[in-house]
Amino acid sequence: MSIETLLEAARFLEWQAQQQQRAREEQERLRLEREQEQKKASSLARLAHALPVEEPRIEAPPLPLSPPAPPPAPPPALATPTPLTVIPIPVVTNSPQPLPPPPPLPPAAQPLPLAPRQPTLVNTPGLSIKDSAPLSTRPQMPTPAPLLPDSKPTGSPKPLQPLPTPILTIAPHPGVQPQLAPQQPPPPTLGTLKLAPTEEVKSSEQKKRPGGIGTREVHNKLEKNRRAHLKECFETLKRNIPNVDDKKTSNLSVLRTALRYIQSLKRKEKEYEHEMERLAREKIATQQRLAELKHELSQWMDVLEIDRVLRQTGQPEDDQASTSTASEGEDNIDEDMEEDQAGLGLPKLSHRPHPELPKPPPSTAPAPLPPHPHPHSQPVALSPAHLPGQQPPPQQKTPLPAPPPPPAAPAQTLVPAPAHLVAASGGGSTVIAHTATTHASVIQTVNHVLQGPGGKHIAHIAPSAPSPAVQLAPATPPIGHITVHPATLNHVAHLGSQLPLYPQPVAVSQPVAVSHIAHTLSHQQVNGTAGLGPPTTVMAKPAVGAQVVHHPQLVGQTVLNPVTMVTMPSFPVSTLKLA
DNA sequence: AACTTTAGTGACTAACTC
DNA sequence: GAGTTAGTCACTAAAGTT
Repeated sequence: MSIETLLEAARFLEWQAQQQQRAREEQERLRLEREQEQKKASSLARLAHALPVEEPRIEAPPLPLSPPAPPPAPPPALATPTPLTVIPIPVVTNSPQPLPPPPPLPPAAQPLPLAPRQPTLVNTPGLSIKDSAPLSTRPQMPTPAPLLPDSKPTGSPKPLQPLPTPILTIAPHPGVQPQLAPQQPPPPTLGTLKLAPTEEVKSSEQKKRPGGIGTREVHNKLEKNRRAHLKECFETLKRNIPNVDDKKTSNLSVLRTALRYIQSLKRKEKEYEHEMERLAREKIATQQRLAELKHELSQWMDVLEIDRVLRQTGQPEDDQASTSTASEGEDNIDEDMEEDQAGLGLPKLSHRPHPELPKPPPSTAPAPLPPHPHPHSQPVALSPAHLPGQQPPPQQKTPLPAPPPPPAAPAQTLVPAPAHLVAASGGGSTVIAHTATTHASVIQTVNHVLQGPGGKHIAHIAPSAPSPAVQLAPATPPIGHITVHPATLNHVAHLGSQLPLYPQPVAVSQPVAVSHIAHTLSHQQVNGTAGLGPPTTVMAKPAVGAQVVHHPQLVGQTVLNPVTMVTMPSFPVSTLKLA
C-alpha cells in the first residue's frame, strides 16, 4: 500500500533491467575507450617525453597497443577534468597492469558524456583549497573506484552490495592512478607541477592504503549508485502513477501525485467494500423474504384446504342432524365461495342452492349462494347440467359446455370431471375422493369429521387404480378413475397413507389445474332412487370447468400439495352396491 | 531567474568482526 | 570495546531545464 512498497517493487524490477543494461553498456564503453586510449596514448607518448615517469606507472596496458593517434594537444584545463570522469569506467579494469604512456590522452577520449563531470571534478570546490596536495592524490584515487563499479552492474542497495565489494576488493586503485597522473601531467609539463606528481603519488598511495582518498572515491561511487537507484525508484513510481507526465514532473511532484493516487485508491477500496456489504445484506433480506412468502403460501394453502374439507363435510352432517358445525361450515363455504367467485369472476356455482330458494333465473348471474343455506337443504348440484330442472345460467362463464344431464341412471358413473376436487355436498353422507397429495392435517380433519354418526362415504380416488366398486368418474383425465371403494360404502375412510404423493410441486398455471373444485352431487342424484328430490341421477359434470372454482391467489403460484376431494352426498349403501 | 537534477563530500550510525 | 564496513543523510556546487 505505501509508497515504500511501490518503490521497493519498482526498484527491484528496474534494478535488474538497469543492471543488465549497464553491464552491456559498460562493456561496450570499455572496449571503445580502450581502443581510443590506446590510440591516444601512443600519440601522446610521442609528444610528451618528459611525462613518461608518471604515465608508465599509471597505465601499463594501453600503451603498446595504441597506434599513434592524432596529437590530442594536451588540452590545458579541460584535459584534467575529462580524464577523471572518463577514467573510472573503462580504464580501471585494464589499468591494473602497469603500462606506460596511454593515460595522458583523456581529454579527447572523454568528449561527450564526460564533459559535465569533468568540470565538477576539477572545480570541486572543497578541493580547491586543499587541492594542492589532494589534487594529485584525487586523480589517482577516483579512477579505481569508479572503474570497478561501472564495469559491473550498479543497482539497488541490496544488489549493489555485491558490487561495492568487488569494487573495493579489486581496488583498481592502481588503475585509477595512471589515468589521473596523465591528466595533470600535461600542464605540469610546463614546469611547476612536475615536482608535485612525485609527492602526490606518495601521498595518494598513503591515503589510499589507509582508506583516505581511495575510500572517498569509493564512497563517491557508492553514493552515486545509491542516487541512481533512488532515481530509478522515482521513475518506477512515476510509471505506476496514471496521468503523470514522463519528463516534466519533478520527484517532489511525483511523490505528491503518488500520494494522491494512493489515497484515491484507498477511497475506492472502501467504497467497493461498502458496496459489497450492502449487496450481501440485500441478498440475505431477499432470501428471507422469499422464505417467508413460501411459508405463508404453504400455510395459506393448508388453511384453505381445511376450510374446504370442513365445508364439504359439514353440509351433509346437517342432513343427518349434525347441527351447528355444519351450518357454520356452510356459512364459511358460502362466504368463501362468494369471495372466490367474486375474485375470479367465474361463473358462480351453487354448491347446494337452497332447495327452498327459487332457482336463479337464467338471466341472473350464476346462482348466488344463499348467505345461510339451510342446513337441511337438499343437495344442490353445482353443475347446472346436473340440476334436474335447473337451467344453467346463461351468464355462466364456464367455457365448457355443460354436458347434457346424464340420464337418470342408477349407475354412479359420473361425467368425467377434469377437476381434481369434486365435492358433492348434499344432504347425507359425503364422499371425499383424494387423488393427490393431501396434507396430513387435512386428512386428519376430514377423517375426524367424517367419522360422525351420519356415516360418510369416502371415495378414494386412486390415480390409476380402477375401482372395483363404483366408478364415479370413469374417464377422469389425468387423475384417473374416481372410484368408491367398497369400504367406503361401509363408512370406512380410506385416507392418509394410501394417498399417493406428488413427487414434485405442481405449478398452478391454468384454471383447471388451479381450481379447487367442488362438484357437488346432489344428495338425491347420488342416491338415485333413494333421493328425496328429483329422479335420481348422477350428477353430470361439465367436462371441464363448470364447477371449477379458481383461487385467484393460487394462479401462478406453486402448489406444493394439491388436494383433490370429491364430496359425495350421502347415499344408501345399497345403491352403490348395486352399481 | 527560479527550480530541479546530478554529483562530490563529510559526518553519522548500525551491523559486523576481532 | 575498538575497529571496520556499509549505508544513509545533509550540505554544497555545478549543470540542466523551464
